[in-house]
Amino acid sequence: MAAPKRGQILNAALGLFEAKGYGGTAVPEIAQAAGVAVGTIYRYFPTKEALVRALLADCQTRFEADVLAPVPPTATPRATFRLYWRRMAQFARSFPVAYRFLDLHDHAAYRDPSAAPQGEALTAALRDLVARGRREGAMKALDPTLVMALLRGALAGLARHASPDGVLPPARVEEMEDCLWNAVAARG
Amino acid sequence: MAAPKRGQILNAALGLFEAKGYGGTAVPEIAQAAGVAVGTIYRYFPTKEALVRALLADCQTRFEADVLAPVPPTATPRATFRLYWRRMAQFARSFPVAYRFLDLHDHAAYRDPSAAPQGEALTAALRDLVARGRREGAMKALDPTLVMALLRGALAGLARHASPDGVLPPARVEEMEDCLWNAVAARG
Amino acid sequence: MAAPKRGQILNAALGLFEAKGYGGTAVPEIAQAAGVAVGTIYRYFPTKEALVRALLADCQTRFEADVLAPVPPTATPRATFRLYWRRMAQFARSFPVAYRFLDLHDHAAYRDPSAAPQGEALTAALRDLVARGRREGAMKALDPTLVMALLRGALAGLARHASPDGVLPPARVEEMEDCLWNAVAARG
Amino acid sequence: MAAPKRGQILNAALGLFEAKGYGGTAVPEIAQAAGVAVGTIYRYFPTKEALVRALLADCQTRFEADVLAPVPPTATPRATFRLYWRRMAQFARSFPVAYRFLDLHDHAAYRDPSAAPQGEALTAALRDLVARGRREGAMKALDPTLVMALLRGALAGLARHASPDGVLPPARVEEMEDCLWNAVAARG
DNA sequence: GATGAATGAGGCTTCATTCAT
DNA sequence: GATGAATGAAGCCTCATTCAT
Repeated sequence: MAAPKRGQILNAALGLFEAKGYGGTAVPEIAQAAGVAVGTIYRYFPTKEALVRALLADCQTRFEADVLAPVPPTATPRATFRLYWRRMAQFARSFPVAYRFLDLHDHAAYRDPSAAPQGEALTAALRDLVARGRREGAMKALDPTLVMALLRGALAGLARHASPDGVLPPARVEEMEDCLWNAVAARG
Repeated sequence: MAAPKRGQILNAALGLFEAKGYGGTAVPEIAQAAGVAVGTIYRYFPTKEALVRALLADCQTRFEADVLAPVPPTATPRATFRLYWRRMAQFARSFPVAYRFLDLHDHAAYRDPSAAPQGEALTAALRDLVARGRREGAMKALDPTLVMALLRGALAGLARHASPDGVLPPARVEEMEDCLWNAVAARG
Repeated sequence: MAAPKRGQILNAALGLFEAKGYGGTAVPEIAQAAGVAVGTIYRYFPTKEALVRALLADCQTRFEADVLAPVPPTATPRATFRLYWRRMAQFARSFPVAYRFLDLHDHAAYRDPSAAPQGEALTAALRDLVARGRREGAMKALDPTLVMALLRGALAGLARHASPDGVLPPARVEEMEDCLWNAVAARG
Repeated sequence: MAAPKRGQILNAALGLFEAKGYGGTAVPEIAQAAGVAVGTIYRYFPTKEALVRALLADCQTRFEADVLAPVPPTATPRATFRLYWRRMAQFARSFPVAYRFLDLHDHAAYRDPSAAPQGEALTAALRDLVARGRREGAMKALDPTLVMALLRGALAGLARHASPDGVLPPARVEEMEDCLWNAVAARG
């Protein structure tokens, strides 16, 4: 199995970055939380910045992997839409720290400019969904980036503005899903 | 009129915080950008943190003031909804730096925990809107925080995921408004 | 008068670098010896390396200025040669720390590669001396760099190999001068 | 024969110390250059400092051994003097790295204070040479340490101030030898 | 004997804050 | 009120050394 210390470090860093921000977290703090020596961190990451970047990439990858898991081929656009939304919400509920880290922090500051713009894959999936939904008369003709903005924005908004203690209330998640579908559905 | 240096300092700080983050901006840097001496900053703000907080409060206040400007009493719920959305988008387009700063930092570690949770006033306004919309059969019965989440989330999503160069495209803004109304409207 | 702290810092650094080497001297140590705070050093020198470089340049400049002070126009080549040598030795005796620092560090890895190769001016002066000495039949036709190597080398050798406690014994200095003139004089 | 790794380590260390200085060279770097693991170095040398010291001793020993190889008993003082000088220059040309390491680096910092002062044996040889040269009327009555200073200093001066690319030009070496003999010879 | 991952003291440097002018 | 030189705590990172394999 891969070096376990690397994982410990990433884990500890995630928790601290989410709680106190990148600039507010000292490397020795991470080391202590991870149960390793300071120097050990530098065996795995050349730089504090490289560490956040790796973390960011990790979280994004996992988020996309979760959301874009295979969809039953028989699923209607309506069902597919709901699936995507629920998976996004599920991720946010299962890994609240990782989700908030992804959503809330000022990643621009340490984002690798050469990295692929985040959400590429999700946008592509939405493009397919919209195309098919439209062909079948179920959805409006919307730009996929707008749908993306709507979904991610609504989830983030929920997490920020409608979650006591940062926990997404399942009822709200379902209520929101209903609203969102109406937002993109072809008007009956 | 109030000391002009205070404004210069807040302005310079806003630009730098947005561009480089709070932790990435040094106080002397702010002083230079503001055209004042370092010590002067400490005449107006006891602490760097107090400076961000003041900035944050400023931006929030201005945002809410803009959005919650008087609404014609004759406006229908539909028109009021549109007005709110357009004003939010207008703020984001007029003061992109302030808007991004708000979006990225409103959750941040250095927020005053005792401060009133942001968006209080806007939530109240939405509560009224929903109540009236519902009475008139135009809107669904939704929790106002959910509507808040939807509006702010969608705007942030648009700014993040659908804005080349960070500029909100007016067409997208209108397209989104249409979607959002469908999200909250009573089904015909 | 110029910032006195700069001088204090250079002085303290000179003593420590000479005694313990560049790598063996910590910046806080320099600060303490100079009677200033660590941060103050960085107001005057952007880097520890910039500090050595400034020090090196300072010492070199002073050394050359001392040695190349005006020579009486009536001085014979013999007298001029003696004058140069005595001034070099005088510098080494008056500023032993600076002299040893120069001797040990002029080649060091942290020298500014773009800096003028040291000894430029002294070599030029020796070129003139040799030319005139030769015209007057007093000196051999030698390459000035060789004379330079001989003078500087002999002085350094004296300081290293023939100085109890690092103090140049005046008798040895004079004895050496006699030898050196024989080394370069035209054979009678 | 002795462990070959020891030699590899010393060799690698010599090259790196000469190029980057003692303080500028990391032990893992030496290990890599030597093709051994870090820990291995500590099998042969208890400490980084012990390593330099061993290196220094090695180089000095070899230098003295080369220079003080047997001299034909029939050799005149003139011939002996020339032999010593040529051997010194030969060493500097054959092992430029070792020579520069010996000459240029700030060994005082890590020199074993209890070690015999370097050059003991060479000084003794020069004492004999001077004594005999004087008896035979060929040389002046000079302190042997002065002769030592003159020879080593002149060679170092040549290497530093008259060697393009650090290579001693044979012509200069011979020219210098002539000068040096005049410096110490009894005046005819 | 050899290895190299792990350690943590300590080095260089930054930067929020103070205070004498 | 304004200034900016000075401060020193604290941050990031390096590297000599150890030790389990």
